Amino acid sequence: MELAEFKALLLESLSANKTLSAFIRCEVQYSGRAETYLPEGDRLLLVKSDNSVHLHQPQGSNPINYMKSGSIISAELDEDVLSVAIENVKEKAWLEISVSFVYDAISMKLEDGRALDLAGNEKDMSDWIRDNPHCISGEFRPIRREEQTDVGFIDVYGHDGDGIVVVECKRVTASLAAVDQLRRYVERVKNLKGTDGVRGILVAPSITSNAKDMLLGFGLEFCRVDPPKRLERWLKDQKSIFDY
Amino acid sequence: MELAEFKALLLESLSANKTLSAFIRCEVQYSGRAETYLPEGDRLLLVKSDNSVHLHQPQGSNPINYMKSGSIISAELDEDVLSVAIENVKEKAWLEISVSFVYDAISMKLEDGRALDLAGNEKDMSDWIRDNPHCISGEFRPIRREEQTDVGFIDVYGHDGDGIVVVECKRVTASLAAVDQLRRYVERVKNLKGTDGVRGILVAPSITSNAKDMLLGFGLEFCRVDPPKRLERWLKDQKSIFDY
DNA sequence: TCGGATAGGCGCCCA
DNA sequence: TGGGCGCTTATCCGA
Repeated sequence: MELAEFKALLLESLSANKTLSAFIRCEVQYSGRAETYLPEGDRLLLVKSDNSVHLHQPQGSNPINYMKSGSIISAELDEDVLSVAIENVKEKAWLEISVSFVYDAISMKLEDGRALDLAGNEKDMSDWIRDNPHCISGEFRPIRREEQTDVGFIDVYGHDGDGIVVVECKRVTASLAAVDQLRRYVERVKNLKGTDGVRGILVAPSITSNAKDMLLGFGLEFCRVDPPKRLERWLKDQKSIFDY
Repeated sequence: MELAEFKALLLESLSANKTLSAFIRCEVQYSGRAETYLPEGDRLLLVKSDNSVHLHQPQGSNPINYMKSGSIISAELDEDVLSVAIENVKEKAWLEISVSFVYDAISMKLEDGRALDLAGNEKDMSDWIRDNPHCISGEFRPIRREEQTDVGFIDVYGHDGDGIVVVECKRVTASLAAVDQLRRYVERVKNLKGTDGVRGILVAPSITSNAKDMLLGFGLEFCRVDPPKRLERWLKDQKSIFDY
């Protein structure tokens, strides 16, 4: 595809709020939250209808260069290079894609208002704990979720027979940072309530060895809980394969 | 494009290690680290040469559904739906894209081994501090970067006239979590060295009010440093190329 | 808009 | 492979 033809396609795509996908050879410079330079190579360029720009290499999950939505996109054809300039005033960032060749490109008006229905995130986990407090201990009575303090939000706040209980949930292996976070909340609650009678419980499917050492050193507790729903369908699938 | 034709294109693309980009109407189910369902809608499907799969809506930076590289991809045409199944054994994850319509699709062999040259990350910042220790204090003498402990890696480790100095760098506004991290290192070093003579310094362009309160409460220090001048490395590279 | 936290985070490095 | 952590993180949510 000629560069002039691609320029026209890009501009038409932008004005009509279409989404554009193109295989191009290009060189890229970015300046904003950092500075990057990407030598010439073949990539996939994606320009979405929200004026976000994504440049993908043939491997990896993340774009190698990108600009967030709400960018101002312009194109200037200069002899044998199409210079696509993307500017985002809010982000104080600019991106310049110097396109030297276009292999192929498609563009259409994509409309999709559907949202993703997701189960198994941390909120589901803390909801489950609130509704199944016995998994922590027989005495545990949750009071509320997302209790706010000036050092952050406590996932589940409650009490047991003796005193206050602070719960921090992680849907994956708990790390040193998770222990820090719980400690921060527990110290704050102790300080606010003027008591040492505050239990801190880290709830997660697992915990790293170093994190556990640190946790126990602080007098905090670990409670193993698997996130709800996780792997449900995967395991069912594996089972049915096994059945055959 | 007919579903059968698209199936052939997909399979050919996979076997030839090409990258595929397609506008499709589809419904999606995912099971793995969580469970998701996405009702039917129009999206852009991207299948990269590393067998990673990315489904993009017309807005937003991240794919609405995806699978990491190394997946096993198969397709089965069943009357009026092409069922694309993606399985990743390592991730224990499973994705099914039920394609009901294909608007347009392109595929080609993308080859791009070029790496991104990036300047202005946290490493550059700690390098700069190591080379300009006076910005911390006149007495500060850096010893090494990335000092390893069992509670994580210390960005810059050194000493001043009185004792040990631990520096944690953040390239953006320092948060409560950054204070946690620094405190964790300082406590560990105090413990290892059996001394209280350990200064902890959080270096960042700014810090949130709550984080600063917590920092000072722990006897730690804040030092304002902007991330190093951008394009520094790139210009230096250019300069050294020019020198030859 | 700022602040705090999660994410199906990803990707990199290192033991 | 697991642990620790930065990221042009993005995204969500609440004040």
